[in-house]
Amino acid sequence: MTLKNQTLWQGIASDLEKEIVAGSLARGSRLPTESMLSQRYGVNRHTIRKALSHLAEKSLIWSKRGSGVFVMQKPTIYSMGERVRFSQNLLDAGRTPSRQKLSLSQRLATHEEASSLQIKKNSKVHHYEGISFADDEPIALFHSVFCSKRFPALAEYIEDLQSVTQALKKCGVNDYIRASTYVSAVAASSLQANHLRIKPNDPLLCTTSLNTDQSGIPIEFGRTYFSGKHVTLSYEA
Amino acid sequence: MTLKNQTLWQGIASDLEKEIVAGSLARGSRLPTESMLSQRYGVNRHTIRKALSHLAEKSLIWSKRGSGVFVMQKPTIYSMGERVRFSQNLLDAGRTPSRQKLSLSQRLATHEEASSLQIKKNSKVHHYEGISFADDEPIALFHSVFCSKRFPALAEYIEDLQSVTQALKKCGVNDYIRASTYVSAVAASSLQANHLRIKPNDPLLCTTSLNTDQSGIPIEFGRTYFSGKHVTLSYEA
DNA sequence: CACCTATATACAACTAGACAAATCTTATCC
DNA sequence: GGATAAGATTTGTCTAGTTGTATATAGGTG
Repeated sequence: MTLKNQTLWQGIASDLEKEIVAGSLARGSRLPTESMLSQRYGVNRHTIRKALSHLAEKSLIWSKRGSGVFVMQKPTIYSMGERVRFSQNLLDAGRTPSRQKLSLSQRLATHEEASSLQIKKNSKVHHYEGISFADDEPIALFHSVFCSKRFPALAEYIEDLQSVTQALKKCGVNDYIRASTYVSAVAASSLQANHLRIKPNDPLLCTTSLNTDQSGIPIEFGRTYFSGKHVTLSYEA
Repeated sequence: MTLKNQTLWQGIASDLEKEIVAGSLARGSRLPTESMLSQRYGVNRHTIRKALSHLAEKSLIWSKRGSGVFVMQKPTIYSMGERVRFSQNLLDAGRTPSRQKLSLSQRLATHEEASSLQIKKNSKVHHYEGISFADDEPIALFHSVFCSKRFPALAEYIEDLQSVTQALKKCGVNDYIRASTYVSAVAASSLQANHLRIKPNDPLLCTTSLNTDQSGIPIEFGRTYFSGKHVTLSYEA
């Protein structure tokens, strides 16, 4: 329930997003008009439009001039709890986790990554990619990005420690929080299938997640593809 | 009134305060813009802002980004007891009550709501959300839920009558009783602050309450966030 | 030195109002 | 019934003005 310091449009965007996820705004249905929303939230229409355009970038809604704004048809989205830790989750389940690095490099952030991390377009990011194992069985492929400017030495720490959490600690981030998680189902590509030792087109759980520090500033943005055969995600309020 | 050794901003603050108290700046009216004030007093805009922020701390004014600075009304006392009736409370206190609907919709009950209302999980509920005013000054944000199955037509009644008490009467509930109230203090989110014309992180009184009918069956479950600056809750036997 | 006062500048966030473009609604005519 | 035209809604775009925040500079005071 505790909302962090954020701008009005961000608060409105996340509020509307919650309504969409909760189903109070059904898929395919029309949102209230911008004027009505600006009344409901007590802000100017432009502020509503900023929030809406943010949701549109995330492909949650689409708008049609003269007609209205509509909730997009999308695979089911589940909201997940705070403090998601891969290793912790597996330890809780009594299994031994490990990771294998596939690549660790720097590159320019994509549009999606930049907006999620709230950094400028074309900023440099660390790109970390690898495989997660449980009891030496590959269960997930992950890749995530971190702002290079904020964490200049992160790559070396990850290289040394083989743990994102530990590396972030060395960068001064003692705790981070799962700000948002989206889950969808996709089919495995042949490359993914090869890594996960499953067949192409087998179902994968694709989670797109954003971790922030305690003040709500984005730290890590990434996607993880879990082998549907091996993993069930759980969440609690 | 002899003027002591005081800084520029103190002099400006007390000058403006006099205008407010004297009534030449009426309650609810807008002050000149900061730029105009800085010209009038021949000082930098920041000096004006320091004076204004001092008046804001004393709850004499409130400001809205992009809009202006306004003179505030007086604080309210809200009494809590066995029968809590918003309108009657304020009328008793000599204030003019009003409400503004923010949203009125149906959705699935949360776990907390279902267990409080003693209905099944995933039951549908009416969700009513709005602002309470005293003399056109927002004093509280409220949202509450009612069992849709028990009160199918409640939403329309609320829409028409703009009163929960009256709407419930039309549904056959002539009287209801405050079964429990929990009060805590929380910090205002940016959205809440915007509605209540206060600043983010200003304190709110959060009351979680359950109303039942005379036989003790739950009817309404909701939360109300009172602006700490505008309201004092009073408990009397 | 640290701290307060005050100035100066720049930018971000939000409001306000106006208008255009696309769409929906409704009345009217045949 | 169906097509058309007029009017109201609704989103898209633009310009301007206001408050909020951050940074840098300088002088005075304890």
